Amino acid sequence: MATIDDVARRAGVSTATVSRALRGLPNVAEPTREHVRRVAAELNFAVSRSASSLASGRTDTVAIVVPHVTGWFFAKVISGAEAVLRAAGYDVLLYSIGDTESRERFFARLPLRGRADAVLVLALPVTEAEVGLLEGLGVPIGLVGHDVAGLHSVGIDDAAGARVATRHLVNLGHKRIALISGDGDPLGFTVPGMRRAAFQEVLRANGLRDAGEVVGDFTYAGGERAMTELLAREDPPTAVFAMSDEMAVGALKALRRHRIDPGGAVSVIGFDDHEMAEVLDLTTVAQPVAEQGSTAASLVLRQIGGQRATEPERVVLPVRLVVRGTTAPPRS
Amino acid sequence: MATIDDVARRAGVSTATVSRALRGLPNVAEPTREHVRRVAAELNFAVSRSASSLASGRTDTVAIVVPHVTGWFFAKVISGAEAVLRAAGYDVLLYSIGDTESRERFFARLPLRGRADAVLVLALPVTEAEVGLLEGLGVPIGLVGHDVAGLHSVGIDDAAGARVATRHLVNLGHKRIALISGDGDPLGFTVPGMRRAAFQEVLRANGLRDAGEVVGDFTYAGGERAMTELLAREDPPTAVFAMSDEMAVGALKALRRHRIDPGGAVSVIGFDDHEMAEVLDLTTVAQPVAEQGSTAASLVLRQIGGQRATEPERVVLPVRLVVRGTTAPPRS
DNA sequence: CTGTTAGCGCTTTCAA
DNA sequence: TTGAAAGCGCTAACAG
Repeated sequence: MATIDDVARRAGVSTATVSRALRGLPNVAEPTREHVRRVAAELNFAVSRSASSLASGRTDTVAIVVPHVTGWFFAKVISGAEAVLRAAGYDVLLYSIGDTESRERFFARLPLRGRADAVLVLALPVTEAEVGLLEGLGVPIGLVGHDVAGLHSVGIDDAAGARVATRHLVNLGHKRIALISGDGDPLGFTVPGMRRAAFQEVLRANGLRDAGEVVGDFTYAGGERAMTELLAREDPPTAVFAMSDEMAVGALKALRRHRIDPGGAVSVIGFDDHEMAEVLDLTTVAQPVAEQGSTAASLVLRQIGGQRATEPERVVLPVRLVVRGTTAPPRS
Repeated sequence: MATIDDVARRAGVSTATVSRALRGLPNVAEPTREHVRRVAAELNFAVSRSASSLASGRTDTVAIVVPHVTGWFFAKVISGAEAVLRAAGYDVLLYSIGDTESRERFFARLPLRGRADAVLVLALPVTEAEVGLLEGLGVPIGLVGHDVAGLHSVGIDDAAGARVATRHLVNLGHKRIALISGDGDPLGFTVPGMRRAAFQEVLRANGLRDAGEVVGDFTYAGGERAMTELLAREDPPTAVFAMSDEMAVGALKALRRHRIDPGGAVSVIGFDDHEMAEVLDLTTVAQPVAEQGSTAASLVLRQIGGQRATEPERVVLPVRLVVRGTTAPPRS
């Protein structure tokens, strides 16, 4: 593999000039630059990233830390972030630290130390200690889906989303409304708690009490189990708010199995606006997902460029109610 | 940030000893090693990866190249590969080059040159020219979901999968069988072609002709559209083979909308064994997805360690028919 | 078992 | 506009 010295020698200039010419820096005569470019191409030269970053202190890489790569939400967010980073010339280093063990190892060793110019933490609520470790990296940090005082973040108003979902059911006239919630918080997700509180708040404000809450683990199967359980109760709900579309789809499946028409005897509303929601005619609260990733990426990119730390921005993206066929007034 | 020299000075040893001690190399007295470790911890020292890889020529990083991060299949494969790589101490660099433009830029600049000790190319059929470029990187290459002479690869027997699916329908007594296929090959995917050929082969072997083929783009919505179109034909099929579960689910939705009972008037079989397949009681051909990623990762890892290039392995993982409720004999 | 010493390939002053 | 030269922080012989 050709080095910068090979190019310099062959082009009859100094390595400094090659470096400048190839990086598009000013103060290089255009003919010189052209010549260097040509020679570099001939030699099939590409800078050694490690040498370059050792010398410059830059890595041209951004780390993305996620709980999982699978899962509709995470994949979408990563995808949104990656597009922006790639376009800005950054490479993406991926760390998925879903289980406790890998999470601990990650924070203990911080493998990305010195490997990234910025870090994006997706949907992973970090403890105060972890924030400290991340800040010790000395690079800009961007959060998606949760926020921490002093750090840049992007997210949605989960409470507002849950409120609009619940109000929609209340406004249709439902009195017995149940919740299919997220899991028992193994990773410390804050989302389920926020949505639950907002759900309860709206019910209370309308003089209602929930008709049950069942955990659905944010999966299809969990949603189906949860709905099945709710249907077997003494006084089954006439409407259900599922904290994610995936669980809502599972719930629809359970209804169908019980020969209950969604939007007929039982209304269902989800959260996300998953591609499947449209296909299944599921009423839901839409959130911009890829955009949360791209916005966060832009945020940290701006930080990298910035001379001094700007004060943390907290971007809240809008959610909106998408009414489809699975919600309707209760049967009288 | 402390450097290795700071640690060496403070510990009263040479930098070489620090390097050896911290990397767990032999020939370091245990007390010395302990002492160095302690001092390094005190100083919060972490090796500079760029310095380290500049000096050693290793990067401890593997690049994963995919068309998209979203999409059930890709996310799962990435996840499987990542787990293995992480466990082996490698970081993961992610390149998604789904659209033609980013694909061209990727191969033109090969940003991973010198940044990775191996490359995993997932479900992205590479042209001969592209293979040449990748090989020019001089690192082991692993392919998933397609293969190229001379390269290591992991995949399933797509033809066998499609045959078993089609035979299942034929064996149930169906005569009018349609295909919901993948998209028009924008990225050069070879999978749709292989599955289609196998489908036709089985029909032919049984003296049948297909009852139509409609493109479903590997999406829910596409599957629904495709099924809807098939139902509007002169002589609609009594059974449908969808090349992916996602399309099959869309097809089920279309049937439901037409008040047709899946597994009753029309049978549907998918491909993948997506989580949703179980929930929706969808008959399908199961393929190990995460395992394709992890196997490929192991393959290249072995190559990295290996002194000389072993001859290319081509691992074919098994598929199996999972019969559920959406397939049954045709109504007489 | 430990230390010395060349580099690894680039970027970046500082001079010219 | 270009060149010379000093590192960036580490690893890997080689010596001892």
